Amino acid sequence: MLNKQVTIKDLGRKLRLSVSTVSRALRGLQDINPETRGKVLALAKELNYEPNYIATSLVNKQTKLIGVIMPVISSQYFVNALSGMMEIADANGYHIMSCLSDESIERETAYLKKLVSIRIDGLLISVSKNTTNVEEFINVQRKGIHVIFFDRVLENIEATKVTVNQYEGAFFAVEHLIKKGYTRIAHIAGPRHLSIASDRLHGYLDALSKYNLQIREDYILYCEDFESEALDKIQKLFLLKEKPNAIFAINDSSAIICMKYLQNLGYRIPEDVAIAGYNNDPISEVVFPALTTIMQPSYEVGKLAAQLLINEIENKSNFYENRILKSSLIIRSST
Amino acid sequence: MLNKQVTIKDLGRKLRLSVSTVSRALRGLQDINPETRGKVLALAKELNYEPNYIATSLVNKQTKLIGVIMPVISSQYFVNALSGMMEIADANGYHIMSCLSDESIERETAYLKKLVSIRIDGLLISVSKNTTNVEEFINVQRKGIHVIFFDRVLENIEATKVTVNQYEGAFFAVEHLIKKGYTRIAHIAGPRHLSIASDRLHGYLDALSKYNLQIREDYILYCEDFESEALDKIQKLFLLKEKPNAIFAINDSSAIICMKYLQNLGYRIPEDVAIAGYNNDPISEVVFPALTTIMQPSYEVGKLAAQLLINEIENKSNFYENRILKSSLIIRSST
DNA sequence: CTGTTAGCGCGTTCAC
DNA sequence: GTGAACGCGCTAACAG
Repeated sequence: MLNKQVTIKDLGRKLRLSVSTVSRALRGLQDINPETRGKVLALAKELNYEPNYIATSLVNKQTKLIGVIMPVISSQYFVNALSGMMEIADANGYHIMSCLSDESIERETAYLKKLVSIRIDGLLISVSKNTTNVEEFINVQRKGIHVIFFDRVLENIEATKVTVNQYEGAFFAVEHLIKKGYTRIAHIAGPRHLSIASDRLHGYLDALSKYNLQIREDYILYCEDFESEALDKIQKLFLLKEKPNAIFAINDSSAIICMKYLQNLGYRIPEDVAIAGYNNDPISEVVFPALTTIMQPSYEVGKLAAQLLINEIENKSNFYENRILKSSLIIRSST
Repeated sequence: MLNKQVTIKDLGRKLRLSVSTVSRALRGLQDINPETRGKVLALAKELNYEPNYIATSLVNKQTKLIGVIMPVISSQYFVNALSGMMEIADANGYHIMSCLSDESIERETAYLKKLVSIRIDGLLISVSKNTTNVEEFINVQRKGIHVIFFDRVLENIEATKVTVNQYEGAFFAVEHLIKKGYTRIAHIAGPRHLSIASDRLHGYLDALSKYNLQIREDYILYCEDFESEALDKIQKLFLLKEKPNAIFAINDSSAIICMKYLQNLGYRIPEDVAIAGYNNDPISEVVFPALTTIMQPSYEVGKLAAQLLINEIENKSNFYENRILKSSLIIRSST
């Protein structure tokens, strides 16, 4: 930032006033002659003075900075959440510093250190796939920095958490398939240790149970990495004697991979096989046939998480909350 | 950030050392007893000491912060560019502070002030649709803050600029349509004052001219806001006596709106009408039929802009550059 | 109403 | 090798 910036000292010197008087004038405090106040403001404007946020932060012991760490930004879900956070932050005079962990614990930890170093007032985090250690976050809390988990949360830590009911969304989707008359419903599932994946799996299982449909292990396709594994497992699935007539996928992209594959094989969607996805990605709407999916209130998650964090920072709230938002079924032509 | 954080003063007190000794130990300078150095480091680790970035910035007169202002983040283009910037920033010890102007000059200005106040070392900006005033940016430059424009740039200002050759991309797309045998090619265009829109329009016009095709004003659909206007104008276009048999749209979303509309009317794509878009949005790949489009090197734009900025900040470069990257045609089934 | 003093956490002289 | 003193830009407490 060099030396080119104007400071209150500069203003004071030119006006033959002390820095404290200038400071008071600038901040519009009482106990100041309207005339001198006018002079200060005029000169500040003329010289294009901007207060030094850094210096203020140092004195006030608050930066009005909120750190955000999330795994990716390529997914619409996180983009929406981030937008929601930015909106709330902005409305409350805070600013967001966003970081992408890219699903790496190392990067997550590195960013955590950096954000602590920058002295953020609070942190919003959706942990990476492999994060299980809560210690680092407890350390952050000990430093007086508020931490709120959203989307992908950790269990063994006391903190406010904002999530979406994954179980319910999955249940809705599968129930919808059943009511449409599909009985052999397969599921493209995620890694078992990921809570989101596990919740959706349970929604799937419970929906089947409720309607007395048989649960078949060979209809459940566990994938660690969807891009690479989904297609492979789908191929094997459709070599079975009793092929499924519906698929509930854990996300839209794997649903679409699946759809394209089956279409190439000559299956008609949804006549021969119905497909439902999860996330309501923009592509789900334009793919042919348009994909039935679950819409998560991602924007609201972001807004809520940010608001709860700011409340905690400003001591408007002194207990941890566990907010679980509802998602909704969007029925399109693929089912 | 409260009072809970450990400072070098705390370390010094516990170790009965002066703050300057602690500071030297922490930074690994010379002139220090390896033994005391070890003690300091050990205690720092034990107490979870993290240097105060804020205080350091104040002393060093640099924040290692890079401000980014862009119109939106919902488009894949900007998400990619941002990712590229983050990668470069990270690799060089900088951090990104991103802001969304949401195409509003007011917000753009407000963020500009805020970032100046935070004392960012440099700024990467893609201006809003309506921004024409360069004064504010010149003011920022005067303060010693380096400014680099990317994507949407301003003409009347001396600064490094990174853009993508829009003219060329449009030319390629239209040339491709012509070579495929389409002769009556319409264009969904953007606002005339937007340089991107104007460049693409010229690419369209010049391609037609090169192949001696007639330029028809009624085939050029100027839209201020694509979402709302594109459909309306397309409808009118296809009421003409001589209907076009190909459409080159300024972006993928308007191309797809258009495609869906025509398909509903019974037109076959690309047999009856060919359609080409721009941007290579993820949806362009999965829409049916898959959309021919232009891919811009968005990630590279972000990386390059960030790298050039850091070079300027660190005085490795002392002249302004005007970098124009190439885009490429992606041929799919819609043409 | 205004100026003086002290201090936020840290880096940088300059002595010792 | 180490410490004291000062300053970065600003706010806060007090004196006048």
